[in-house]
Amino acid sequence: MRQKKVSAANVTVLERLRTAGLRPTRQRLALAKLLFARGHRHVSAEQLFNEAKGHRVDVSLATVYNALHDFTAKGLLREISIDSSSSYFDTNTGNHHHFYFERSGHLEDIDDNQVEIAALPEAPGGAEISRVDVIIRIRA
Amino acid sequence: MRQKKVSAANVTVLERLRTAGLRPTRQRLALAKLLFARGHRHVSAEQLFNEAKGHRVDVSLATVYNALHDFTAKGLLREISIDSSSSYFDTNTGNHHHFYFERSGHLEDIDDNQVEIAALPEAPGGAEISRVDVIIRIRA
DNA sequence: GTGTTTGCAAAGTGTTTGCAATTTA
DNA sequence: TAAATTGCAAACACTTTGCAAACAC
Repeated sequence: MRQKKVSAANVTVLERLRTAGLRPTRQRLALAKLLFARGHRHVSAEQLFNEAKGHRVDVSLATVYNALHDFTAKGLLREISIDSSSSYFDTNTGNHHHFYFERSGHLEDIDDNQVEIAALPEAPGGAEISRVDVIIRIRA
Repeated sequence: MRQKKVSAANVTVLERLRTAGLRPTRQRLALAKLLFARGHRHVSAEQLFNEAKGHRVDVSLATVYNALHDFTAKGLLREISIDSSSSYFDTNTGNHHHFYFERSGHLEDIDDNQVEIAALPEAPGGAEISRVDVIIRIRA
């Protein structure tokens, strides 16, 4: 039974990596499983590295960085840098915004349809807007 | 004449530091003059350090960091971290937003009244919103 | 086999710290 | 003189890099 679960998760994640054009190596599979197992998450490299260790996944920190960047490059993750001390990677790659809890550094997603922007300035020189990020800072 | 100009700028900046409760030391005065000389700016510590060197202002990098943080703590600057590689300090401390040019890393202010937010979610647990940052990312 | 990915340790950035010497009030 | 500030060099945290060994296809 446990066997079956793990195996099913493996297949899903494996397909996901393949589709993205990433070789499903043992390390990438394990990390992707941790990342995409359930719900949306915001993780730092260090966090994911420790989580992997906790799950007896043998992987080096450099590989975690590689994987996070590879995943990001292929659109499986989105990088966020609100706090300059370290980068966070968001498993939610769709349109959305963030609450940022200043005291704890914690991030929380805000669904796109909860924020309504009525007016925006033109981009200088008619340049293309890549996206609009709204960050609601919470002092507590 | 040149003498007079510099002196006048000195007085203004000096008052500004005193009012903020910061001792107007030679270094802080020089840095504040560079920062607040004209218009609003976004500077990194390294940038300001180099600018100071260019103006024959003898100051250490550590002091630049100290000054930037002290100025920020006293409300003379606002810290921005969009790009995780380094922090920027904004001489515009009023309500406003930013264009972020992804290619160059350049920042540009957007006046508060150019952005109109029609709907915002409630902060979780009714927490206090410290502020709302809107970042328009330009892919070019 | 061939090209990709990994792991390690070393190097790199940007930033902070400890502390003696200097400066300000 | 007392307290704040500076400068230096060392320490830091996070991230990237170079390269040989291991791996996927």
